[in-house]
Amino acid sequence: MAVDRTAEVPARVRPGRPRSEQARAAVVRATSELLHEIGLRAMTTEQIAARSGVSKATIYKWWPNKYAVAIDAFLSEILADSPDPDTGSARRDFTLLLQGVCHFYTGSSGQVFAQLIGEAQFDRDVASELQDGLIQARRATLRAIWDRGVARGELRPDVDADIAIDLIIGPALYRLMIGHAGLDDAAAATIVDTAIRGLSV
Amino acid sequence: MAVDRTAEVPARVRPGRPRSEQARAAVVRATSELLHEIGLRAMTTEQIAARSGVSKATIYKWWPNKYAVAIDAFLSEILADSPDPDTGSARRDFTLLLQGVCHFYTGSSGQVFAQLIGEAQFDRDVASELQDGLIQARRATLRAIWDRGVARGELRPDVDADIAIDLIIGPALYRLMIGHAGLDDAAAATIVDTAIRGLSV
Amino acid sequence: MAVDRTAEVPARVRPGRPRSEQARAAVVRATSELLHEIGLRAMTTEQIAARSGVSKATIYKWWPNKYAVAIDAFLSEILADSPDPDTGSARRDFTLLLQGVCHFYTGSSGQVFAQLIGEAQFDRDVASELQDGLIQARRATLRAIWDRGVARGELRPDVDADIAIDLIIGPALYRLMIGHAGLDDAAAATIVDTAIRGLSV
Amino acid sequence: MAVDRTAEVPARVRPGRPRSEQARAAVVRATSELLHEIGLRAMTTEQIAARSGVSKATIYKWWPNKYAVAIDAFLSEILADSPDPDTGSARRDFTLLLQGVCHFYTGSSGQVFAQLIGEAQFDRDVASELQDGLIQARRATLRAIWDRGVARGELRPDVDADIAIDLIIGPALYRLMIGHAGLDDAAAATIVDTAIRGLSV
DNA sequence: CAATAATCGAGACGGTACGTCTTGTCTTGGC
DNA sequence: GCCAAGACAAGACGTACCGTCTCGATTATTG
Repeated sequence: MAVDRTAEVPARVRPGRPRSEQARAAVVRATSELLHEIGLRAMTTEQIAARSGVSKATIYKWWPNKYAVAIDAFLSEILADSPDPDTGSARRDFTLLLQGVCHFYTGSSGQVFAQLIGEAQFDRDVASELQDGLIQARRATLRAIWDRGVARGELRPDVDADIAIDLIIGPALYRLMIGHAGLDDAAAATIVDTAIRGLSV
Repeated sequence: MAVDRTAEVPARVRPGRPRSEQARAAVVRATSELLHEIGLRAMTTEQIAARSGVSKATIYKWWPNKYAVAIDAFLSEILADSPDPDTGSARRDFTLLLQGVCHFYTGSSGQVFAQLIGEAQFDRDVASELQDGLIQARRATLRAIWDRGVARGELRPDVDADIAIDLIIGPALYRLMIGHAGLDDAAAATIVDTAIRGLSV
Repeated sequence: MAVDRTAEVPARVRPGRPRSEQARAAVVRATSELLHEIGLRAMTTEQIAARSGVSKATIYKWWPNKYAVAIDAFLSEILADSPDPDTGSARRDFTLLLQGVCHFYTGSSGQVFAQLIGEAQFDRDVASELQDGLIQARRATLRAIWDRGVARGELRPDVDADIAIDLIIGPALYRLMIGHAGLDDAAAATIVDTAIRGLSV
Repeated sequence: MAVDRTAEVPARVRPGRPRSEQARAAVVRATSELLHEIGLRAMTTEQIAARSGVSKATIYKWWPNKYAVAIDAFLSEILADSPDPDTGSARRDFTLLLQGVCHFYTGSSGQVFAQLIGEAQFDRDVASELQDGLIQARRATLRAIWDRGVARGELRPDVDADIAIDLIIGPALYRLMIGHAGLDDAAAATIVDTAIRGLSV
């Protein structure tokens, strides 16, 4: 999210004082803490500045607003998210992955994620950053599981992959956003089982 | 949503000037317009007051904040939402219902709905109002379709109804909130088909 | 300086909550104190708000910036400034008036006045407010003394009144702004004596 | 105004890269332009740096702040200011000098001068720099005219020289700072005439 | 000719005030 | 008692400028 002015010519040394990595890290760390403690909306830029020891001007220099900082902070703390299990069984892969997602959803970061998705409804930038930074990666993993399952003959080759992925992930996100039902391991397993087996007799 | 102070003693005539129904209606109408024109977040209480000709004090007297007004306005404009088709086929019922939901999602009100769900991530009251005013009604309709299908032997009796409903609705809401794929009639039909038939060969 | 929306129709009662006189007075009082304690430049709007208990928004509603507040506060504390002595002698009148002005200049308010004149060099509004609120009144008093002196035959009728007034007041303001020499009673008397008698033998 | 670290040991050659005279001149020139174009207050250090091509760090190395630079720039452009006319008549000398001062006041540099005097009300350093760099020189010239006039018997030896000078210069500065009346040649002549002849009949 | 020392341009940074905006409460007089 | 008008306190927002700092590059004297 932060502007990366060195991206174009990474090898060339740019003139002037370089950006302080320490300041960047302090901002991200402070933001992470605040997100978990008081949430996205209650968190203010001033609080980030105060807790990180980085001035507001510097924060606004590198991020357009607190939501951009929040996304950076959020993404940096879920780097090792949803690894591809690849057990040899699509059903088991889907189950393990969705259980991981549900753990994430029900944990402290899940609240933050839900709030970011919520904020994305009002802010196109937040939406696209979330897309690029998290959604696509997760869908790619699911896509890999799907393709392997099709190749192994476990899954229907005539089903659109996007529909299949939505059938796995959709119910979980629905429960996260609406909160009408739980998201434990059993629920995750049941969702996968039912999606794979189908609703009809 | 609005506080109803006359509800307790409906027969008894209360002293003083009664609440102006005209004012209530004007507020709701103005809010509806604003929701579609500029969205939930950009809309301010002051704008509602200005457009409706109702003072801010009166608005705050009957609603706790602009989100409560928004929910009232939103619910009042989608009264005849998602009627139970009851065609005799669960698959056809699900398809028709989901297509209706998708029409709603992709229309102007869909944006408002997504924003309300978004706001619900930050405000417990918004969440519960949405639950009571819309989510439960829609789930009840789906539940009726499900129960009839099970009774007719079309659907698996061993599947939890909540899971089944989430499998139908979840993918649609997922697409609404994330926006990575479309929500046309064909997509709705495919979602229902795939959920009913299952992903495995 | 403050916007006076009732000025047009003072008798007519305007709708809505009337402006709080208490808030206005608290702002003016707090500003007066701050002007004397830390000066015009160091004083911040936030400090005025904090000390007066009036919110920043309210201050900005009635005054365009802190300089406008400062002028209001300054003028309100020097209302009974420079009364016309009218002793029957122009020389004595001028001396008494200029001594009063010098007392004012050398006192705590004199610093504030000098700073306002200083600020007027950067802000046309401050300049015109000072003109209207103070300079003109003082010049009018001097003009009255001058006219009486001319009528009594004490002063030269062929001298332009503005030049005469500038010859009395100019040296005092010069000393206030540049600070190269004192402004005690003796200095005031000497300035008047010399201006009246002239420099030539 | 600029810090001169070589002044102590002018003969001794100091090691290291010497100060760039080119940079100094560019800063002064850029500052002069900015003073006339946008004024003392609106001018920022950043603008001086950008226009001169000299870095902010270098500017702050040699001057404590933008006001010090402004005084340097201002003084450097009015070097040949107010030469002593010495015509043999004090009245004529005073008139010529004051007309020169009024030309200066009404010109573009006069605005800058007024702003510097204005700023001096808030900043003791600006005040003393102006004193030393301009005020004293001008008063010295006036003092010379005065002393010659007294020696020639044209002027009253019993009048304090400072009072006399203030009587000549004060009205002009008063008009510059307050702006209530013009400062053309006729006004300058009238001020001198009236001061010399006196106000009384 | 290398080592040393001071300068310079570029630009990031902490601090701080600014003036704006929105929220929800309150205070009038009119109905 | 309800209502329109609108003043008010609280406090977050994003911008601007100040003066300091940290880089690498440059330019002089000294050994």
